[in-house]
Amino acid sequence: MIIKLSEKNKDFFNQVYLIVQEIPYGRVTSYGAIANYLGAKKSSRMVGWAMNASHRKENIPAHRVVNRIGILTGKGHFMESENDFDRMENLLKAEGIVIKNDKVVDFKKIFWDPMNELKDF
DNA sequence: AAGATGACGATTG
DNA sequence: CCAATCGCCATCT
Repeated sequence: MIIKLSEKNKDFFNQVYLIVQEIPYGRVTSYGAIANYLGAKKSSRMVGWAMNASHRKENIPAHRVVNRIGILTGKGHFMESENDFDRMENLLKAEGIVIKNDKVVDFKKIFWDPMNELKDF
């Protein structure tokens, strides 16, 4: 499937990418937190869309972005074959993050909020 | 052009 | 937490 991007959204997408690239190793953030930081509080869905469009790019640690409770809602987009369903989970585990039932354990503790950590970015 | 979709989120029960 | 529901908005069909 070809993903079409309007000029307007390239900016938004690029901003999302910049933030995602700033997520430290072993930490995670949420779609909403990113949207919020960009002043698009109500457009968290678009952050997810941005990930979908960027997921094939390298250097974008999209696996460190989960939903507001720490659930790996995007796992389905990481599989490259039938039995690759745990790819996202494995990527996170490789960073020392514990996953259980598709959810990040201690999500609150490793949550990285751009609003606080990236104030002067 | 109109309606459905979704890597979301907040609220309510 | 679960389930239902509503708001959201670019993209897809």
